Parts: sequence; C-alpha cells; structure tokens
Amino acid sequence: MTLAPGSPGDVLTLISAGSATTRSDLARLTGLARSTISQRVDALIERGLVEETESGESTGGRPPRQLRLHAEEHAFAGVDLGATHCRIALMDMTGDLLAQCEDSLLIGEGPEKVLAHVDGRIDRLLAEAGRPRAALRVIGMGVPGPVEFATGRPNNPPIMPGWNDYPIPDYFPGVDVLVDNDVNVMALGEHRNAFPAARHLLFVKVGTGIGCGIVAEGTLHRGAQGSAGDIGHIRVSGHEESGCRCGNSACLEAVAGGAAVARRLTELGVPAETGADVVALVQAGNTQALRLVREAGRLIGEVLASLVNFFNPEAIVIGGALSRVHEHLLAGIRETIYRRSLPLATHHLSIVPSRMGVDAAVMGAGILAIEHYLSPDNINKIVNA
Amino acid sequence: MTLAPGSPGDVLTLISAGSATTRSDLARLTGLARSTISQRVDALIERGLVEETESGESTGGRPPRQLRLHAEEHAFAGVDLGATHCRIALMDMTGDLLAQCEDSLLIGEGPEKVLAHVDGRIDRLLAEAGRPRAALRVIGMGVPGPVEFATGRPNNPPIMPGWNDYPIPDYFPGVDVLVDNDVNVMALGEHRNAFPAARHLLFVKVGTGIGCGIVAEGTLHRGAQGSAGDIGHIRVSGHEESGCRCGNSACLEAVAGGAAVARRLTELGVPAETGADVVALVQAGNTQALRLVREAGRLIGEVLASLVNFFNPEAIVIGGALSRVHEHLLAGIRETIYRRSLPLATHHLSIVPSRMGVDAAVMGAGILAIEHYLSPDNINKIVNA
DNA sequence: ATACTTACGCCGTTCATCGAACAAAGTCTG
DNA sequence: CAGACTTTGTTCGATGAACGGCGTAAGTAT
Repeated sequence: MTLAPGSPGDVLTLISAGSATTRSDLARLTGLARSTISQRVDALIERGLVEETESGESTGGRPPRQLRLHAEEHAFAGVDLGATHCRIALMDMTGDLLAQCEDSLLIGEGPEKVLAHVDGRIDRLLAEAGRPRAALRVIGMGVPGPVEFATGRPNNPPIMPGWNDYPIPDYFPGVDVLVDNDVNVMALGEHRNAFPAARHLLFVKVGTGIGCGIVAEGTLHRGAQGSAGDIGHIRVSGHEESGCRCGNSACLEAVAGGAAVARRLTELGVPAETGADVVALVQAGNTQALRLVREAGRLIGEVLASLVNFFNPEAIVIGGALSRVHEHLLAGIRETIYRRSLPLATHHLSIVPSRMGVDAAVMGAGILAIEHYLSPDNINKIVNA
Repeated sequence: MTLAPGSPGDVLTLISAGSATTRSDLARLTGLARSTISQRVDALIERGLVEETESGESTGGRPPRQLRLHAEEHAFAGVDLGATHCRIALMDMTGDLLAQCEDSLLIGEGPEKVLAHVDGRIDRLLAEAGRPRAALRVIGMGVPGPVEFATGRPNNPPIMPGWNDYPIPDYFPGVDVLVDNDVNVMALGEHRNAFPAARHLLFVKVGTGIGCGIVAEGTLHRGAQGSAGDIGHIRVSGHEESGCRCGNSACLEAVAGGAAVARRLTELGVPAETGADVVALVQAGNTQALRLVREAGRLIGEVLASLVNFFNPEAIVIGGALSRVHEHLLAGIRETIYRRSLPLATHHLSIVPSRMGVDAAVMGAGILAIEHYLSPDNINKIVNA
C-alpha cells in the first residue's frame, strides 16, 4: 500500500525514462540504500519487468550491470481509427515497433464490426511478432471524435454513427483499454518523441477538420467534458460568409480546413475535393493552391496567436494531412503568430512540423498504453500481487 | 525523507481541507492504523500545527476529539499591489482574516519604497492582531505584471517602472515570499472560495486592461514564460481601427477594456475617463454606458468563446472593476459564449460574477502563501526538523 | 445499573529499510 | 605482474516505523 519514492513503481519509472541504467544510479537518484535498490530491482526482474544486460563500461572499478526494461513478454497496441482507415502498431515496453498494419475501414460501419476488425488485426500482429495473446497488456486507441476518457465511451461524435456512448473497453475483456480523441494521442506522440522536455505543448492537426491536442505539465489536458482542444469552430475575423456544418459561420475549420481550401480552389477553376487533392496540387506546383494553403496558414495562425497568449506553450507542432505541404502552411502560421502574439510568449516558442507524420496517432496511442502500464500505481499493483 | 501517503504532510492536508476532523476519520481516509495516526497527530500538535478542540458529538459511543489547524502562532500575509493601491490581509492558517489594510500607493515609486511600505504595514497588522513578527511564515503577493514565479522577479512589466528583474523575495529575509501575477492570485482566490471542486476554471479580470487567470487540474497554469492568461491582446473581429498600446490593432483590451469603453463614451458626448467613470455612469442609469458595457461583454465573450472551445473549463468567473456592473457585462458575455461555443463545452459551464470582489487578490495571495506552507513537502520538512 | 458503541493510548510483533562488512570485478601503479 | 585502489553489488544483523490486539475512556441505549 505504500507509494513512497523508491517504491518499485518509481524505480521502474526511472529505468524506463532512461534516467538510471544501473543499481548504483538508482541508489543515487532515489537516495535509498544500495541494498534496498537491489531488493527492488530483484522483484522487478522476477516479475519480468526488468532485465540485466551485459556489463557496462568500468569507470575505474567494478563495471556496473546494465538494467533495462524487459521488452519480451509484454506487448502494447496503439490503434488509430480514422474516418476511413485503421492503423495499428504493436509495440514492446520500450516503445519499439514490433509490427504494424494499415487498412481502409469505414468507422461508420459501427463499433462491433470495426472493433472485430481491430481485434483480428491485433491477433495477426501478435502472431507476426511471435508473442502470445497473453502478452498483450494494454490497448491505446485514438478515435476521431470526443470521448469520455475515464470510461472509453464516445460522446456524441459527429462522424462516428452508432458509436455514441458505446463502451469500447468492454469489447476487449481482460485487457486494459484507453480510448482518447485522435488529436490527443497525436499530441502525446509528438511530445514524447520530439519535445519530451517541454512542459506545455500544442499539437495542431490540419486535415479536413482542424483540432488541437494540449499537453500541459507534460500530461494531456482533456478539459471538463473531454472536449478541450476543439479549436475548429473558433471564429476567425472577416469570413462571416463562410457557413460551417456546426451551424455557425466563420469557423476556422470552415475557412482553413482541407475541405474549405479545396472548395475555394474549385471556385477558382481548379477542381479539388479533399485535402489530399490540395496537397497534390501544391506538390505539383499549382500557384493558386500554394497561395490558398499559405492563406489558410495565416487564418490558423490567427487562432493560434490567441492561444499562444492564453496558454503560453513552449512548442507548437503542426500535423495532419495538410502538413505534408508544411513549408507553405507553416509560413502563414508563423507569420501571423509572430505578428499577433506577445513577445514574451513567442520568444522561446518553437513552431515546427510534425516529426512523426502519419504515425503520430498510432505511436501516441501506443505510448498512452505503455505509460499507463508503467505508471507507478500500476507497477506497484503488479509487484505486490 | 518519506513522502508516503499518510505522512505528516498528508495528514495535515486532510485536516486543513476539512476532509477529516478526528483521528478516526484520518485512519479511515488514509488506511493507516489508528495508532499510527495518533503518533502523527501528536507530532503535529507538538509542532503547533494542529490543536484539539472540545469533544464533538457522540454517534453512539465515545465522542471524538475534534482536530483543527492551530491558528495561533502562525500568520500569513496576502499582498495585493495594484498600479495605484496596496491592500494587505493578514490571515491565520485556516484562511480566516486577522487584520487588513488598504492604502493608495503608486507602484511606479519603485520596489524599495513600495516594499518598505508593505513591510511597515505588515508589522502594523501583526501588532493589531497581537502576533509577534516571528509568527509570520509566508508572504503571498500579487503584482500587476508578468513575474517569473520561481524567483519572484517581475519580467519586463509594462506598468511597473523600476521593478524589472527585481528579486522581491530578497527584501523579506527569513520569510518565504511567493510573487505572482495579480490575475493569477485572484483566480486562485475565486477557485478556492467559490468553486473548490472545479478542476478547470478561468478567472477574467475586466478593468483598464483585461487579463485571465487559469486554474487547470486545481492548480495555477502559468505557462512556459509565466505569461499565460494574457488575453488582453487577443484580436477581436471587426475593430481594425482600434489601435492598442501594444502596437497592434483590434486587441480585446483596446476595444473592451475600461479605458476603451470610457473613450468611446466620450466620443458619444458622455465624458468619461476611466473604468470607474463608466461604472458610475451605468449605476446612474446612463443608457449609452449601459449599451457600451453590454457590447464590451459581447466582445469579451467572443474571445472567451474561443477559450471555452480550447480549454473546456467548468467555470468562468468575471471580476475586475467593470464587474461591479456585472449584470450588463455578463449578459453580453453569456450571450456570445452560448452562441459561439460548442454545446458539449457549454452544457455544464458556469459563468458567474466574482464572489470576492476587491478582496479576491489579497485573499488569493494569502491562500497562495498558506497552501505553500501547508504543502506536504513543507510540512514534512517542519516535522522532521 | 448494565450492555453496547465508539474513540484512543499502550505495547509487543512484524516487516521494510538501513548500513557495515564482504565479495566481485574491473583499473591503476610501482 | 602483483598488489593497491575503485566501483558495484550482496549478505545480514540492527533499527525503527507501522500494525493491530488489548485495555481503558467516555459516551448512548435498554
């Protein structure tokens, strides 16, 4: 029942974070006696959570035995469900990729069909990776709509017909399942991967819609109803004529989302339907498309400039389909943020494109799962069991 | 060195939060043995942190001895420095007011003069309350500008000439001093007072300028550079003609702040200079003033609608000078937020006027001080000393 | 008055942690 | 190259914090 610093969970946290790789390191970091650390480490090894590798470099005395997470016997699945696709990544405890897959899949088919597909694919990936089903500990999942994170139930998702209030975790008995908004898991993935030291970060997904994942104090901020980060319907000035599917007008998404840019291009005589079409046109060097993407960046930048003043993040990461042409999008975003935000807030602000690209969601979902499993609470439960 | 749940600090936290008032309560809540709790409580009593009051009501057996924070021997000062005023509240450990004062004081006089004044006033308040100087444990202070919270140094504050980078805590040797932005301490005060259970809350101060304090997960969010909540320079649509002192145009503050409303009134032939003049006119029933305040509310509401979508708070509290006519201001704010924010985010959202009024800052500063002193870390340090 | 309930202190037992001594496994030096 | 030194890790008795049973205190119900 104890959660004191130096408990097995904390020791494992230090190992998994890479802060400590030997027993001596752990003793120094936790302040516990070396003998105590040895006991703890032994318990973790016995439970299959940690393993010893060959000895490290000596620094003038006996060389230390290196410790690391015991990757085998544990597997975690990151699931990225989109409107029309399903990506799954199987990872070990260190976050390394074991196997992955990608399929076209309409989320509108409803939870039973979609989750059956996911379940089957996870089995196949486990087989590929040569791990038994029992090795699967936690599933992390990102879905394209608001979710009540605590229960894993979608909360009136606009593009997930049949999913409202469906208890996703119940579909996978015996495994912990964490379900979150796709933008949140992408934010988590980019944070852990590109800016692990940043305390506050925003991840902005620019696709058909526009959404934002918020990392505050290193953890996801989901808001009171789990709807935080829904910036697609923030009003931008000077576009009252643009109606949005939400019923309002001048929503960011309705003027700068992929679909909106495509519609505008079509109006200019350049046929385009989706964000992907826009990307293709830009890559083909179409100047109209290029100009409109940059203009979309300015509009997004206007909203982000407000959020920079309000939230004062250390980094903003731009992802989503349109970020494939990020030079142009980012130019518009940066231009506006630096013009409209306060110098104190922008001085140390990084504004960068996504590093993980299409993998941000699956990786983030997997990280969500792993971090849940490795949380001190959970580890202490396992060790004391 | 132990910080396990049930440590003296945690026990005291439960007592101070009012979650537990007897030893038996504590045993139930912490899961520790009654004997252990008795030891802990004894240690806290010995250190003068807790006291026993007369027995409580019996519930069929021996009546429990009530415990509470030992208010005497400990005093905390909350200091509210404004552009032209200084308010100080002396509080005991439970947050009860012992004495207070208020003076006109120009912050532009510079740190030495102002802090000397504060120091003198604190001495006087201690004398009034009959406590020795040694009883003063922590000073909490709110100042009208950005501060590096960790060091207590103002960070290029626009209206605090001479204060830039001045190490305020050094002026009070032997006492812990916490310095924060005034809006932040007001947010803290309102949260602890009016919405202690809310996880995420925004406090908006509408005065000459407009600022916002952010409570996330129950604690203040200060941002990467401590500039979070600076919403006065967010752009509002349709007011490109309004120049702002920051160099941009259409800033919220430049169109909806107290000074801006006064200027507009003057242009309409109703002479007004400050926010206070505007308040007086509204209270006198001037319809032009009333209309402009409501319109300012709409503009503020537009910005807040964005922030509601982004941050998804449980409550928004409106304070500052203009909130004295809050019926009209709030009407405009509510109207716009409910029109422009997402239903999921507004469904359980409370939008209310400040409950503490002019006392929000001093009380919040005092609470900042008390919570620092009662934090488990600090208490364990005291008990183990 | 007696039984019952609840609160709390006392005290012997238990168990986790500590730290000293020892063993292991390397580097450095004469 | 032998021996001293350094660093790592383990063993084991000492220590002390927390536990929980028991006794006592101080009420209520019958």
